[in-house]
Order: sequence, then structure tokens, then C-alpha cells
Amino acid sequence: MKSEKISELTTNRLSVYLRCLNTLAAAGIKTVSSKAMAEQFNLNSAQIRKDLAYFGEFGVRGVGYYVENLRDHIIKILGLDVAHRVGIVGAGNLGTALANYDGFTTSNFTVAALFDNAREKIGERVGRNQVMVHDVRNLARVVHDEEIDVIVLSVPARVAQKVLNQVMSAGIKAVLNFAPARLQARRGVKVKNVDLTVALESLSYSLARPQVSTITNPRVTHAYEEIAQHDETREL
Amino acid sequence: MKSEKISELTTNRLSVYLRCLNTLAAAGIKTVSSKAMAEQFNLNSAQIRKDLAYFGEFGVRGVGYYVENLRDHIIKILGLDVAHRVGIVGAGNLGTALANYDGFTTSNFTVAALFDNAREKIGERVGRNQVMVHDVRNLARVVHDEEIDVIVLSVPARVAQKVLNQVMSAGIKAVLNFAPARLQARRGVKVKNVDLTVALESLSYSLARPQVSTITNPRVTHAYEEIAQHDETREL
DNA sequence: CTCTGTGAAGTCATTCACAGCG
DNA sequence: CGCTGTGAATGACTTCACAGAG
Repeated sequence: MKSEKISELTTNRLSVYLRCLNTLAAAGIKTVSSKAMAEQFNLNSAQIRKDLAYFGEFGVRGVGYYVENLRDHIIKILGLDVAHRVGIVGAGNLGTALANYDGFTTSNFTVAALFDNAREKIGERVGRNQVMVHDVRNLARVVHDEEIDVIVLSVPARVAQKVLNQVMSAGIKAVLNFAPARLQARRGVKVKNVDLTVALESLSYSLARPQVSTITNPRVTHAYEEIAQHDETREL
Repeated sequence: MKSEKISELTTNRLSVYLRCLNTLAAAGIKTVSSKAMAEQFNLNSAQIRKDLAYFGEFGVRGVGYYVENLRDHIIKILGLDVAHRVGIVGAGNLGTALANYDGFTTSNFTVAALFDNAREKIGERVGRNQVMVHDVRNLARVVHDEEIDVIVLSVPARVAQKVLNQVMSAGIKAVLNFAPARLQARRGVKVKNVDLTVALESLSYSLARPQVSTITNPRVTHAYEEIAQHDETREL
């Protein structure tokens, strides 16, 4: 257990490990070694051990890790033991799709509000979960009233920075940005970007230059991946 | 100009540079130095030069790069000069939202088909673009008929691997996966993952452990980011 | 004897810093 | 001069390999 600062690659992988453990727990498996887990989910066992060791000594030598126990530890580490409330700015196609997304629930996130500036959308309740669409001008108030601590941006790129500024002024410290825009955040505010354009264009590159050996198990970078999910009911 | 193999981080950044250049071109700017571009879009100038130098000597010493010229080069490099046709498997919330996504167009991608297994969806045309929903069992045929070369997976995690296998059997070499699952691809097939769960849980970590200096400009990893987009009409 | 936790080594990516072209 | 292209330096991340705990 060191007290170095933790890289984002590590926290991304912790999320992956959590999924793996959920899968194992669902299969009734009580204990797992880093090697077994690495093989099953194609990860690297040393990396698993190292990532975990940043936060404590959770394993038992000669045995491995207790699945439930490690799962609980990772939930704590990632702060998933406390409920998070999400606001989505931009009630377009993607925004409303996200408002219906069940995957949030599993990680202790609830979509509490949508925001838009289109008169005809404001005041409506949308989707299965009947989330209310608020006027984006009331963002700060609703964030406060609804105790929202995470904002998802699904707005056009040209307004993304302006909206982010408003979001930061409302005291939000965590933002998931879907707008294809390089945003400037003030320090203390974490912005994670999910950029479809970059993903697609990079795929296009791989089509343009077929490599003999396109790697099968890419590094778990950029916030992603897994082999099987415990929550199988989710539908995107 | 070397002939090393190019890292995915580099191709992701090329996509970002392309956006920047589009912005500059739209502003009527003819020529730009790596330093100016780095400052405007908060990138590192040495990295821009190095990334570009993998593919050729596009710059002019003492001047910089010609915006239009460099733009065209990157389009070629990324293979965006040839049209791509996209099939989306999973006509749920996210799948249909993506079918309506205008951002595809800018990068020379067209959504040619949706696939699902739900009887009531098959045969329908959905969204603004009236994309036809096909029976997923006919995937190979439709991929061939519609000349689809990129598949987007927006299916539940438990079926993602099975669907991917089918997709690979149909000869697809490029896949964008939204399912929270660690997929195994055969070599020569490129799978890019976009995992909302990982992104959110990693955000949760940053809320749980507020750093004094949460970094403002994270490395452009994991397929993302930008400051201003030339195509401002897109609505998610 | 198994498997963790971890220094040390190895690999890959970013940034520096400058020779030399225009 | 200014700015590119690039080796060399630095830094970050991953993997190896093993001492030692259980």
C-alpha cells in the first residue's frame, strides 16, 4: 500500500475488475487468484495485483482474493457505496437514450434530471423512468434541489464549453462529455470525454491500413471493456 | 517519415488535429504553426510535429503547415477519403439514437442499416434518416448487399460476444462496441470500446478522492476530445 | 507449494532542445 | 529569423521475477 497518486488507467481497470468480480460472484465463485482472473478476462495478473496493492493488501498468499470481499473493497475505493445523482444536459436523441439507460443503476447512479433549452421539451417527462426535462437556465437550482453531483453533456459541440462553464459554476465536480469538443475545465473539476468521432475515425484508419497483427486485447485505456456482465437485463 | 507502427494514441490525436484544422479552415486561416495550434487547442506542439512526421513532411520550415493541405493529408491518412457504411446491431435506445447521429456524416460515414432480433422492430424504418431495421439473422447478407464495412454494437453485454462472432464471420474488420463487455476479436479485426460504466465509475472515484490538482488537460487517450467543432449543426 | 506484494527491468509515450531548412 | 523534423532525455505504464507470507 503506497500513497502515490493513482493513474486514471488504474481507476478504469478497477471498474473492469469490479465487473469481473460481479461475474464471478454471480457464478458462485468464492475465491480467485490474480492469475485465474487474468486468464478468464484476459488481463495481466501482475497488473491486477499492482493495481489492487495501491489501495491495500486485499489478498491472501497461497489463496488469492475473496471475491465478495474484494468486490466490496473496490466499490468503496471507487466511491460506489454512496449514491450518485446524474443530470443530463441536452435532451436530444442521445440524452434521452441515456436517461433510459439501465446501466447507471448497477453502479449506484440515478438520473435525476434532464436539461434543455427547447421550449417544447421543457416540463415534459421522458422515457421509461419519466425523468423531468428542466430549463437549462435553472440548472444551478435544480442541481442543488435534486442533489445532483454528476453531469452528462450531450449538447452540440459549439455550446459545450458554455454549458460546461455553467455546470462548473453550479459546483459540479464530475462531468461526462459526449460533445466532440476539447473542453477547458477549472482545476478540481474532472471531465471525462467520450468522443464518437475520434473512435470512428481511428477505426477508419485501421481499415485503411490493415495490420497483419491487429492486437486482440488492447490495453484497457480510454474508459472501456469487459467480457461478461452480471447485469444482463440492460438494454441500450 | 519513419515506417514504425503507429500507436492508437497517435491515430486518435490525428482525428483531433483534423477537427482543429476544420475549425481553422472555417475561420479562414490559411497557415498554422504547431505552436499556434497547440496553444489554441491545448495540445503539445512537439507532439503534433512528431505525430505528423510519422506520415510525411507536411510542414514548411519558417512557416508552419498549410491548413487545407494538412487537412487533406490527414483525411487521406485516416482513410476518410473513402466512404464508410455503418451497420448498427441493437435497435434499442442507444442504437436508434446513433442512427440519427449527424456526426457520422462529417467523417464520411453513413448509417446503412440497423439490426435487431425483436420481431416488432424488424421491417420498420426508424428515425430522421429512415434507416431500415433488419433481422439480425440476415446480418451477413445485408452487410454484403449494403456494402457495410463498420459495425456498431449496442446490444446487451451478455450477447455481445455472440453477436461479435457473427459480425466477424460476415467479414467485418472494424467494430465500435458500446456493450460493457470485454470482447475477444480474432486478429485482423479491430474492436474499439466505449464503456459508459467504466467512464462513470472512474468519475465516481474522482469524486470520492478529490485531488488538489485534478488535471485540466488529460492526455488524449481513449478516443476523445476537442475544443470547437466545425460542424456545429449536429445535435445529439 | 501457491500466490501475493513489490522492487527492478523493460517497454512505450511524451517532452525537450536543437540542427538545419526556407 | 521562425519553425519543422528528430535524436536524446525524461517520464509513465507494464511486465518480470522473486522474496516471503500463509
